[in-house]
Amino acid sequence: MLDKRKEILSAALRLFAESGFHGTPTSKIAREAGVANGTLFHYFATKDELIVALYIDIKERLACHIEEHAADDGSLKGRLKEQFLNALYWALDHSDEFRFIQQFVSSPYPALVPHEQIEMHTRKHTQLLQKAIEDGKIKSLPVDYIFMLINSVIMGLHGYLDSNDFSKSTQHELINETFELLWDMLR
Amino acid sequence: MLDKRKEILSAALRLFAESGFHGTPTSKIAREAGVANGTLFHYFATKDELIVALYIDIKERLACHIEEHAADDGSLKGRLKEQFLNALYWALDHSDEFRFIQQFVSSPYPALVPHEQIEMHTRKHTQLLQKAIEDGKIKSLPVDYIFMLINSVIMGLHGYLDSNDFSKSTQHELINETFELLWDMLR
Amino acid sequence: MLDKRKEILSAALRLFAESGFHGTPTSKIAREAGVANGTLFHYFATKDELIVALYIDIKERLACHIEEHAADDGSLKGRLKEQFLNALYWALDHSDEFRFIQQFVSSPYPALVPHEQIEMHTRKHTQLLQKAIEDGKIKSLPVDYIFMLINSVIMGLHGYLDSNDFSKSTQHELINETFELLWDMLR
Amino acid sequence: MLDKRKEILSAALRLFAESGFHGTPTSKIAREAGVANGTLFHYFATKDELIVALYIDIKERLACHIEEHAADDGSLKGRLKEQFLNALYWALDHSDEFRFIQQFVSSPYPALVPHEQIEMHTRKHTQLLQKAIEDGKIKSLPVDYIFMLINSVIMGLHGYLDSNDFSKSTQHELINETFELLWDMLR
DNA sequence: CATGAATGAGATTTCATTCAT
DNA sequence: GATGAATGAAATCTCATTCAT
Repeated sequence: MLDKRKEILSAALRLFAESGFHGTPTSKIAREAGVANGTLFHYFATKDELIVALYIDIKERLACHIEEHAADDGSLKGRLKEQFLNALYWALDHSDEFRFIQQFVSSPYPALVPHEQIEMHTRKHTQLLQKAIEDGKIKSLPVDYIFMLINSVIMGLHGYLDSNDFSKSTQHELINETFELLWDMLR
Repeated sequence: MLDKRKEILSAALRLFAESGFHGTPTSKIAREAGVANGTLFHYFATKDELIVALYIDIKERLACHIEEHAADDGSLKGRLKEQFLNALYWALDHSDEFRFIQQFVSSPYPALVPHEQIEMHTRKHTQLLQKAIEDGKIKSLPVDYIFMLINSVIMGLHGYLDSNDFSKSTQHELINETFELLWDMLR
Repeated sequence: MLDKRKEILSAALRLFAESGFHGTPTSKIAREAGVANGTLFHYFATKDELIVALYIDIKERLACHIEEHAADDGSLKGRLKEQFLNALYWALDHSDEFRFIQQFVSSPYPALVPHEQIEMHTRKHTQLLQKAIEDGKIKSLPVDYIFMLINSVIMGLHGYLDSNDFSKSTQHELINETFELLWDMLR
Repeated sequence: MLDKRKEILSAALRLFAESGFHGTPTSKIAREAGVANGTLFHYFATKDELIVALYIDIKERLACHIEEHAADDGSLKGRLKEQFLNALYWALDHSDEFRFIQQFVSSPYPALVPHEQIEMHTRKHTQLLQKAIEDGKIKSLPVDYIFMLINSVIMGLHGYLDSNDFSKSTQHELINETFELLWDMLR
C-alpha cells in the first residue's frame, strides 16, 4: 500500500456516502482501508478531524478539476458555461463526493472549518462572476447572491439527474438548457 | 400536559436542529419533552421512527400552511408568487424545521419514507405548475424539472437570507426580486 | 372470554415453551391472551408468581391425568406400566407443558415453590413404588432412588421420541420396550 | 492476566450457574472477570454468542476428560463403566458446568449450535457403544437409543446425588450399583 | 510507524410494574 | 375488575480513542 492516508480518506468517503457520518464507525473505515484500527488515529487525531480533512480534500480536488478544465479562451459567457458544465459533470462522476458535501454542509461540522478555507475556494468562482458584473454582462446584483443562485441550481439539477435515469445525451441536453435558462435570467 | 407525542416531536425538532440527529440522545429528547425515557418509545418504536415521523409531521404542516395562505383569486403568476412567498416566509419563521429537513434529505433516512407519502405532498405544489404549463404561461418543460428549479432557488435563497443579517424590508425585497427573476426565466 | 386467568396461563405456557421465560415479555403474554397489559397483574402480582402458578397448574393437571387413567385393577406391574405409559403419552401430547417443566426445574425458580407442594405430587407416584418394594416385587432400594431412575428414563425417552419422527406405532413399541427394560432392571 | 477470554468464560460459568443466563448481566460477568465492560464484547459479539461458546467449551473439556481417563485395556464392560464413572465424577466435581449444561439444553439456545458440533462430541461416546452392540455384548438396539438411556440415568443420578448429602463412599457405592443395574438392563 | 486488544462512557432499547381513569 | 399510558431502572451493545508492544 502506497499511501495509507489516502486509503483511509477514500474508504471514509465511500462509507460516509453510503451510511452517513454517524452510521460509519472508524473501525469500519480502517478495515475497509486495509489498515489497523489505531492507524487511523495516527493520521487523524479524531473522527471529526478526519471528516473535516475529507471535506477540504474534496473541495480542493473539485477546485483543481474546474481550474484544469477551464477553457481560458472565449467569451465570458463561454467561460462561465464551461465552469457550470464542469461542476455538473464532476458531480455526476463523483456522486460519493457530492453526497458527502451535501451531508457536510447540512451538519454542524462546517463550524469546524477555518473560515478562510471556505473563502479561498469560493473566491476562485466568484472572481469570474465579479468581472461579468463589472463588464455589464450580467445584472448588477451582489456577487454572493448570484453565486448562491447558480449553486442552488447546480445542486438541484444534479439531484434531478441523479434520481432520474436519463441517457447521457438527454443529460447533456438538460445541462445545456439549464445553463441557458440561468444565463437568460442573469443577463 | 396535553399531548406527549407532540411534546416529544417538538423537543426532538429543537434538539435535532441544534445538534443533529446523532448528536442528540433520545434521553435528552425525553428530558426536554418532560416525559420519562421509556415514554418516548411508547410513541415511537425506535429513534429512526421518530425521525421519520418528525419529517412527515413537518411536511404536513408546511403543506397546510401553503394551502391555507393560498390566495385563490388572481392570476396564475400571482398564485405562484403567493406560494413562493409563503414557502420562504414559512422557512424563515421555522428555521428549526428547515434545518431539520435539509439534514434529513441529505442523510440515508429518506429511504425509510414510504414513496407515496412524498408524492402526496409534492402533488399539491405541482398541480398549479402543471396548469401554468398547459395554459402556456410558462415554458413547456417537465413539471418536476421546473419544480426542482424553483425548489432549489427557495432552498438557496433561504440559506442566503439566513446567513446574512438583512432587515425585514431588504429580505422582502430580495424575495420579491428573486421571484421575478425566476418568473422571467420560466416564462 | 370466560376466564381471563386461564387465558393468561395458557398464553404464557405457549410463549414460554417457544421462547423461554426471559424471552417472553409479560406484554406479549397479555396481548396473546387478549387482555390488557395491566390485567395480567391483577391475577399474578409478579411475573415470577405467574411462572410458579403455571408450574403448579401443570403439575396438578398431570397428576389428575395419571390418576384418572390409572387402571386400578390388575397386577402391580400392570399398574406401574399404566402410570409409565400415561406419563409418556401425556408428555407427548403436551410438549409445551413438558418443555416448560424442564425449563422450570433447571432454573432458579424451584426455590420459590413451597416444598410441600412438590412432595404432594410425588407422593402419589411413590406410594405405588413403596408398595412394590414392600411386596418384594422390585429390588429393595430407596424409593426416591427408584423414582429418580424411572423419571430420568421418562424424560430421556420423551426427548428421544420428540426429536425423532417415528410413527405412532413405532413410538408405542419403543415405549413398551423401554418399560420392559426398566422393569427387568428393577425386578 | 494471561487470558482474558478464559477469564470471561470462567466468570460467566460461575454466575450463570448461580443466577441463570438472564439473571446475570454482562456487566457483572465483566466485573467478575476483571475486564472492562467492552472487552467482553471484543471476544464475544453478543451475550448469546458467549453462552454458546461456553457450552462448546464445556463440552470439549468434558470430552477431553473422559478421553484422558479412559482405561484403554480391559473388557468392554470395564471400559464403558470407566466412561460412566468418569462422566459422573466429572459432573460431581463440576457442578457449575453441569448446571449450566442442564440450563442450556432446556432453553432455546441449542438451536444456535451448529449441528456438526453436537455430533462430534457424541460420536466419541457412541463409538464404544456401537462396538459393544456389534460384539453382541449388549442388546441390539439403536445406538442413540441406548446412548439416551445411559445419559438420562447419568443426569438423574447426578441430580439425586447432588440434592442428597451422601458420604463419598455412599456416593461411590450408588454409582457402582447404578452402573450394574444399567449393564444388566442392556446386556 | 503500525498494530489491535483494551477501555469505559454513553446510546438505544426493553420491560416489569404502577396507577389514574 | 379492567385498562393501557406512563414509568425508569437496568440491560445489551457500540465505538471513539488509547497505549503497550
